[in-house]
Amino acid sequence: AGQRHPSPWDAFGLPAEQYALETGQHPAVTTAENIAAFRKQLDNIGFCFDWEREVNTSNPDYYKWTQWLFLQLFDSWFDRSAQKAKRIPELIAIFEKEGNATHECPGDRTLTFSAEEWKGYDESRQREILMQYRIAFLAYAEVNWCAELGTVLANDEVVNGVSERGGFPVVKKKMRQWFLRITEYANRLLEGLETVNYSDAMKEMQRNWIGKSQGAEITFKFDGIDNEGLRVYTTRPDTIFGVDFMVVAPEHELVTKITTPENKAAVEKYLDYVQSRSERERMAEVKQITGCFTGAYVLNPFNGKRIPVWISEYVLAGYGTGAIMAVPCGDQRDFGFAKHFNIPITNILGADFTGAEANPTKDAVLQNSDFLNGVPMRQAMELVADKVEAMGIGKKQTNFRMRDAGFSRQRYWGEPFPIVYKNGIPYAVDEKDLPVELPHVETYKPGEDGEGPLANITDWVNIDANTRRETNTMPGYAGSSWYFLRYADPSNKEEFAGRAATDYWNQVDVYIGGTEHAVGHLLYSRLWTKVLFDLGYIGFDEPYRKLINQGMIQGSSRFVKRLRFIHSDHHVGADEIEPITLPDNKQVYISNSFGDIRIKDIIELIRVQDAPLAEFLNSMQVNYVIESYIHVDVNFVDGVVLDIDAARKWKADFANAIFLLQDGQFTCKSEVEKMSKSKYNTVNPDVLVEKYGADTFRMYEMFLGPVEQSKPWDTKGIEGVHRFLKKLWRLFADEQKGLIVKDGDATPEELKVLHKTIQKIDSDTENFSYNTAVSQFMICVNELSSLKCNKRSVLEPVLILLTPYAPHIAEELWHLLGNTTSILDAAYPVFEEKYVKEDAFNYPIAVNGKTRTELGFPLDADNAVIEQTVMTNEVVQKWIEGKPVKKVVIVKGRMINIVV
RNA sequence: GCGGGUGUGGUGAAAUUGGUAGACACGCCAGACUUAGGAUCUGGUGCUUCACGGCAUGGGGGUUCGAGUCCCUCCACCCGCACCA
Repeated sequence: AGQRHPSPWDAFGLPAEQYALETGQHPAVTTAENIAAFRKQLDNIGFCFDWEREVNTSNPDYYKWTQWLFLQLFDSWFDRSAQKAKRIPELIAIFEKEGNATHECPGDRTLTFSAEEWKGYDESRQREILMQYRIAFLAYAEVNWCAELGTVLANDEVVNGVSERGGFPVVKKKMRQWFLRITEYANRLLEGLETVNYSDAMKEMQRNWIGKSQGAEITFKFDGIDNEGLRVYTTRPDTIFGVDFMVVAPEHELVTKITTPENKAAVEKYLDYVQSRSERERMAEVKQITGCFTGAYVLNPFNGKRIPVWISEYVLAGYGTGAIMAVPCGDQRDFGFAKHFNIPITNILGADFTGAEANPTKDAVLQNSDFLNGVPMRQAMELVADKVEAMGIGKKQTNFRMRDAGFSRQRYWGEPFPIVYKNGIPYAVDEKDLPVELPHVETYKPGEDGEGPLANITDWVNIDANTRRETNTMPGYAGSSWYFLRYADPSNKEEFAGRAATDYWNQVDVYIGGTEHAVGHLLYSRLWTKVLFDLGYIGFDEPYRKLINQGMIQGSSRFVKRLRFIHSDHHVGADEIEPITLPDNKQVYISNSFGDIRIKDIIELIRVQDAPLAEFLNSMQVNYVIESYIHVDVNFVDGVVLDIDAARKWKADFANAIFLLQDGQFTCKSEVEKMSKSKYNTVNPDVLVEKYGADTFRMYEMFLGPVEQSKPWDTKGIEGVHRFLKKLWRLFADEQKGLIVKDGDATPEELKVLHKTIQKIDSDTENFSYNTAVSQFMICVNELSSLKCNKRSVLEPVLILLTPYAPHIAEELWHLLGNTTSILDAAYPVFEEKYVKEDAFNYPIAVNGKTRTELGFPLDADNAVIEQTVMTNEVVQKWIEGKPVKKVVIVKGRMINIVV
């Protein structure tokens, strides 16, 4: 209550740059304009924003620290055994002492070196290796390249094979890119979810995105080929005796090596086919079963069975080992594949496998499985994994679906990287040279060949003959990954935020944001927070204590039904039919209230307004009618009733149109859609604020429903809230007499109203249940005015409660009452006080669930209700002969049950 | 397909977490004051019945003195993920 909110402008990024491109202005200009416009609107509505804590991610004073934080990510690595980030020099010390024997390289798992070898490497090689450990690192990798946007995109910015913004095609492309090693934090990000208060849906979305799975890697030896064998990943090692074939991804490195000469042609043909398919097609046709036999066989390590090796695109190169062991009786995809290619299926489930479809159960008892016969599956999983480890042909393995986050964008409007290349080796820019300012350019259109616009500014890029700046910029989520920390200390020139300030403000108590951030911003900011915690810069490792997903206010569109006429000899329904053009290009609209209506009746309706037109239609022999719905501006529609005069003035099409009314009214069709100017369903807050005042607008928005819910905007109901505020005003002041507030003590009845209100609004506020809080205000005012209570001692607390909801009115009345300070200052103490609540007990209906008659309860008046009697626990105890009361159930003043 | 969520009047929604279902508001109906009202006030408004009453929280079943709330099952809609082995 009465808080002031910090104010964020996440101003860098693709949307801002796209907007600038469209309008032909520099993004710095459009960004500044938009911020000014937004700020004006927010102030107009009366939100309590604390502009002293304003943060703008595109401001050099801010992005200086974004760059600095990037350098911290660059200068750290993730120690898996300690599960935390450490500094790079610490890693170098380890390498010098023992090589990388105890610290597996996350970039290249096969990389091993001793201390001696490390010392022998030149600087270039050493830095190359370190790069594979850094949390912010450079790598060649397949990225999501969007040619239309001229940039790569993070995984969460790609939806169904096209860009989330603009819907442009995205292709996989190998490029040298910056990444954040978020995969190393997968476990911490997962565990952290237990400590925060997010919705189940949100937690689940993040868990899915991280996609942890536990299983085992098992190596199968090839039959007749002497190499390292085929490594597969499985979550079901228990089904090892049900393996009927192996499938490797088409991109798998072994494919060419294992293909037998007689299968070579077929395999190459298949690979060509796979290559020819876009990401989009692959996704759209998941159900299609394709594949090709390589001619190679592996041997089951437990029984030596020969198992054919296939390739198929349903196995993904990027996950696990890019190869699987297929168990058709247990996995639906394997089953489909086996059926499609006529591969015999081994049943290890006995009666649990019908042969009609795979059964993925984990609760069956294994059969037909050699030494596992009779062992429950869950038990067998462990057993096989242990055995595989003991045999040295595999190990237990945890995999994650999540990939490292792409951090480079080939765009202009973002933070430049504080990185320079000396002879091609990347180095951090010295801290004292931060910020690396974004150079101002006249043309910021994309550069060529995958390089961003910055590459064009040669005198900025080339520092000297062999020192070159990084020309990529950071993605939109860079600045937004830490802005909440800056709120604590917004103007600090020495640090991103002082430790004392972040310790004081600590985590964000409540974060209100949309679900669209579930796997993007939210995950990234959690990552940054964890790294900063590990490096000792802040004292908490989860940024947000509680997360609320607010719903969107949707538009409620209105349509007019347009009639078009065609010759009767045409058939209905054919799209290519040209409707008849009416004289003067006149248009005819019909009220949506008409149901099925015959063409004759329509012509008669027209005749009333325009006899010549009716004649014309008659003479043309029209029989059939094509209807179409056309958006009209919701501001001309009262409910569903159109203001025809306003519509005529609004659009030329309507100016001389004929509107067919029913009962003197023209009704529109309505539909809920996203608010959009092109749908003419936007409601401008400024107009409503102008008409009803900011307080009414604010309260109505809260009153609409729960914050979490999306709901269509409906201007009609705003009157109710407006009425409430007027009524409240009249409790205090009279048009003629002015202030009419009285002194004197409140009656018990009046106090009851007051305390009920205080309690309800207090708990509603705590639960973000603003809609019921507003209702409670209305009840309170209704009750007070029917009690004719206008006592200062009652009204003042109500006013204080009202402050966060209707600050303008509260403040005005507060001053009218003769107070010289602001009501915001007065608002706090009230919430600190504890109010004693009195319960008016009535006779109980039951004790311990038994009715009073059943108990022979010592009260004469059955079902009687004694009004106005205030009962204490002592009185109740007397009724039930001195037994201590455990619980008393009271429903709206009536005692229902006593538990003793 | 998997995961999460929702389902209550004509409408937006409440329901003290197992206790008078529909608070509050919109809309609608009636009335009062008014030259008039888009101002204000009063009353009514789940369905059904002349009434007493009966029936109602997506459908069906269960637990309980008592279920919108808990359990089982089916249905509908919304959101997220989607060949992750």
